[in-house]
Amino acid sequence: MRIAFFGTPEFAVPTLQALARTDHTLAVFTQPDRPVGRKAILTPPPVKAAALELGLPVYQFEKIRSAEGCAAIRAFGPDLYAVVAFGQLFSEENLSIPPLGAINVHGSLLPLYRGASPMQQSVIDGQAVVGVSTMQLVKRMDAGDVLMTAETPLGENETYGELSVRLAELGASLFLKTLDALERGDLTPQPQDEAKATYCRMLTRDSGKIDLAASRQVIHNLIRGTNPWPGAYALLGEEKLKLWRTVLSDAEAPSGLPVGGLFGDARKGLFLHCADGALEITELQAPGGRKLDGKAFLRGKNIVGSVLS
RNA sequence: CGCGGGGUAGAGCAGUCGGUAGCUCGUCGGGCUCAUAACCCGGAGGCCGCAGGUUCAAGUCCUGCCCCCGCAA
Repeated sequence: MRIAFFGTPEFAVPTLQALARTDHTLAVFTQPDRPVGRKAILTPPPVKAAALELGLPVYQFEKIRSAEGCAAIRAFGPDLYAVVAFGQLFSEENLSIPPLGAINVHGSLLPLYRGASPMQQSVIDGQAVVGVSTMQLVKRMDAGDVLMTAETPLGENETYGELSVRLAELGASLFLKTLDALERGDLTPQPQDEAKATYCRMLTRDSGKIDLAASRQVIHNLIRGTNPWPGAYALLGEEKLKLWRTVLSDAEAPSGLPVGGLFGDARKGLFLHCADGALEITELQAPGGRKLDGKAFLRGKNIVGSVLS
């Protein structure tokens, strides 16, 4: 069958690669190259890079809803859409083109975490079990009937970045299974339970601001849920101190140290005194500096005794 | 040419007004100890990012280049 693949970031790549190993005919639609990084170098999205490597035709549109976008899709004549983290909304016209409809891979167990940051929010909320879903793409964001789901436990210290890699792979295999079932006519779409739906917005830089009065588990979850972007931080005086990785610790803070205070040493490590215990800070970063583990950080800059805010 | 910080022992940092480099950890050797990641003594380890320039003298001042990072996108 002819499948039009829509996707943009790293998360979408495994599904594209998995599809490329099947005997379906593919065309890849992705976002235009964007300026990236400090020097704003024009960079192709990961899906484009992967597609070119696979020798697949690539189409880039600022708006897939445009007349040109629709025309390009029609020219390819897809039977089905495969949509993974595309980053653009489809129009009714877009969705009316493929006779078999559009299947979307989403990084959560729907109807939970509809929206832009399902994996980040799942980690920030400290979910024990996370997963991916395939669903029929409809106009309303992430509200289509669910086709299949796959679950996986979330590691205690797993970051959003790490989870994203795992769920991308899980999503790829789930998509193939879903496609398989579709071809066998063995797919039973399940309407979502609207009452149970939850939503998440795209994270911003401010999403990483740590509330030091919160419990250590909440702080820990925020830190790993915002790693690698946008990163969680607290203020050390005037400076933003980014905390990249923490581990729940039994270490006891010296008496008299207020909540938010730092303790430890270059041998034992760096610890944050929280309202209900301690977190070992295993990776952090000062402005202008690179990411360092807690011990290395203390060798150069002794911030023990300081209090974050 | 968006703004800014930085490249100095294996690691992380300091180095004031130019006068041939210092700290913490690690490492090696020795000591103490029932013992130790603790403590004491001693040692090794630096082309101070690269290339030029100014100077009696440059890690330190000037110019160019390379690389890393924060903010903003």
